[in-house]
Amino acid sequence: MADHSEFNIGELAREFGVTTRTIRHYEEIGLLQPMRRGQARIYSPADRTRLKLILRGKRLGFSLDESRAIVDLYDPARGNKEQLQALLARIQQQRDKLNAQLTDIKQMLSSLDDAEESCRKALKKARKQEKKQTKTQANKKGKT
Amino acid sequence: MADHSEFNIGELAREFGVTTRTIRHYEEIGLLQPMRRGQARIYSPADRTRLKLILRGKRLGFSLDESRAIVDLYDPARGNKEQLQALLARIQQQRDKLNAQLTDIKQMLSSLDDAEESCRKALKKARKQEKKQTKTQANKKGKT
DNA sequence: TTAGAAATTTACGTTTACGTAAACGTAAAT
DNA sequence: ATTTACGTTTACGTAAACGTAAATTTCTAA
Repeated sequence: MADHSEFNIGELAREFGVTTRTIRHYEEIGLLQPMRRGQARIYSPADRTRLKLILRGKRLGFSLDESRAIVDLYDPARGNKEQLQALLARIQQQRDKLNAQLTDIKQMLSSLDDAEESCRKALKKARKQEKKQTKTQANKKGKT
Repeated sequence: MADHSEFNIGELAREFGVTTRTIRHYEEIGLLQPMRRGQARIYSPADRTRLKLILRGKRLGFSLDESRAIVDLYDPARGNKEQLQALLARIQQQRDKLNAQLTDIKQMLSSLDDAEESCRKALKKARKQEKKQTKTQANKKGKT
């Protein structure tokens, strides 16, 4: 059951937090090609890794077609010299894209710092206002 | 025209590499609310910034609804203490998500390094094979 | 002032990435 | 033997994010 030499669809779905429908969908479009035992799909550790890569791509906003291309970078149909050169180029393109995302993320994180700061300032003001209110109310009570 | 105090839809579309349809779509779902001069849409620098933030979110794979939430982080309806606290929490959540993406990207970049290395090795082999071929052909020519 | 470029609205179409329902097979436990 | 908990195929549905076409108006430069 848990020997980790093979997996069934439910195990993978649970592990990665997706539905079985999702995994079957990836098979429909040729992203996964598990073995069969009778009707049932049997996933190898390599299949599991492919799925993991696809889902990582998803988290970064890649389409399934882009993810397919990415997976192919790691597990290419090793061909002739021209194909290897082309592969190198695609690897570099992918790197460029990821580095662009890095830039975007860093900018966003820095903006978040600003947002947090101005938020904290607003909170301090709000607290001050609150104290004033409390004092006023205390006075009122005193007068009562 | 280019005084940068206002923009029309075509200028923004060109600047950010999207179609006017896209920008109008963002208006349809309430992400942008440009002024009107007659029928024509007039975008302020603030509108332009919003658009820039939305598109940055898109590049990172966020849905338009997520992008809306992100933009609201920077430009919130400054409310009471509870709302400010909630805002702080959302800011932190967003930070967490971005940091998770950072991890994914770093892992991908490292995998790309591996892929490139194995690709370069394969290339060297291919070149060696080529040299052998060349020599053989040279021999053949010599024999001819 | 008139052609042409760029703007507008309306509305239906398309792609991606699954969701969902129906109808059924399989295997283990009771 | 039947319930339970998976699995399967088939096929239509759907939400998001625009694309695209048509018909119209509005600027702008010659």
